[in-house]
Amino acid sequence: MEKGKAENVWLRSSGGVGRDAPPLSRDRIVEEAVALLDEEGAGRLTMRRLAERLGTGSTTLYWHVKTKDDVLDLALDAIFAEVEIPRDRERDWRADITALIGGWRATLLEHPWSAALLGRPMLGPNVLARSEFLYATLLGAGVVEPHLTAAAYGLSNYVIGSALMQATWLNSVEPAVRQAAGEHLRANRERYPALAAHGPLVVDDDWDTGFTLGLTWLLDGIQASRAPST
Amino acid sequence: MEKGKAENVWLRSSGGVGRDAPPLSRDRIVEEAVALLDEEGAGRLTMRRLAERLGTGSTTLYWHVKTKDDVLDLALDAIFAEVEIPRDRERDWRADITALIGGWRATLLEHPWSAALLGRPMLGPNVLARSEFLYATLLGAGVVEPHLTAAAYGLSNYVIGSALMQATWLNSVEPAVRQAAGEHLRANRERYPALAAHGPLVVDDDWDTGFTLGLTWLLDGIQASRAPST
DNA sequence: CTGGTGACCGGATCATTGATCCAGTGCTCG
DNA sequence: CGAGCACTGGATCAATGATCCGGTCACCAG
Repeated sequence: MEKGKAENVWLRSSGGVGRDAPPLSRDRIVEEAVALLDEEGAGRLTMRRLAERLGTGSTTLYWHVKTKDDVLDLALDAIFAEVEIPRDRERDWRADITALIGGWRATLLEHPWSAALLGRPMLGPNVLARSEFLYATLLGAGVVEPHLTAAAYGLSNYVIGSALMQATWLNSVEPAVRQAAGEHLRANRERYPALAAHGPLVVDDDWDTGFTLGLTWLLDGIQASRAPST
Repeated sequence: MEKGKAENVWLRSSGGVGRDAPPLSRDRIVEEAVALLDEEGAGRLTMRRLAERLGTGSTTLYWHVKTKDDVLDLALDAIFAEVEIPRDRERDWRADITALIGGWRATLLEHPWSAALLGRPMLGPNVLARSEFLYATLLGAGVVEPHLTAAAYGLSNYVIGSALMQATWLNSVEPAVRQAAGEHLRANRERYPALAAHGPLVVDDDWDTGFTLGLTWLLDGIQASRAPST
């Protein structure tokens, strides 16, 4: 057996397992966890599999991380680093927010497993930095309470909900189920006439334009809610 | 040991375990599952615990249900029965939709565990009936594609996102964590000035008004998106 | 050089859980 | 009365999160 780990000195001193095999740090664990999640989804992340990919024993992970949930929280925050924060603050606030929210959505969709994790408190530095930008931009646009909180929450909730639903149907569900669902709707078209005719699963949705439309509505509402003078 | 189950004839024939103890059906399993979820949360639902509450062995459940996920799917759809579908269709569509979405949100918040399950396809009859009403009402209001899909998705996603976030912070997270999070924000107020001053966890949020505001924005947008003639 | 100190690693092991095997048990219908 | 069917559950398996405890190795004081 002796697994894959080479028990040979030559291979360890300057090369080691894999390529360089950094000595295993929390960052490396999170990095590999994201890769594993991307490849196989949230359901297949186990500490053992993660450890195996890292070339170590599963026990070792617990020295760097307290629980599996820690890994998930760290992975979730890690992918938010991909969400670009608009630089030039001189542009109008709508463009800035649209860019932020768009990137937010794109990242969530690129890592479909993240949708399943949104039900946990997001307090990592990357998430907080994006929220900070959102609040700051809204403040700069002249949005004040109670519209400020409503706007920030509304936008966040909208992206989260959209990504959750789209990820559910596009990535988590096998095409067969999706097709069966559509047929089920058509078969019961007396009970669900509107759904059978226009519903999702039946119509070939264009998620992007739908998302953009809703976002525009929200932004319009936020814009109109500001003090009339602005 | 002989547990709690009374091995006495008198208690079984016309009374049985618990009160009436219907002979265990899929409905009764789901009913008890909802109760268990309500009391202890999604994380503590196991087939064994559920079986114990039903006074049976865990194995028996698998005769009525194929997997644990089935139980979750059934439970999720079951609570949607609580969402009232507006009757009198003569009122304006905004009132109808507001009522539906409001009830939807109320139900999700009354069963916080449901938020964690929103990432799975919802195809149960109760959910479909509510979606049907949503589509039908929008159609009746003169909303046409592509605004129709955008409106239906936007509204759904908004409720789902809102409920998910609120349930996360209000029910799933211990107050201590919430408080610590607020302090963490204030401690790093240089990095997160806007969040520390106006953010959630700092300001004492009023979830309801925030939700209503965002919903109004969406409805305004939908209303304006209809053909100008209407 | 040596002995120890502390960061880091992992095999063995435990408890929990979803799921299945198979031997019942009792009721109904022929 | 006996055969079959709906239904039940104890024993059991495999996977998993987590922990115990004994190792390994670099480094540093004496």
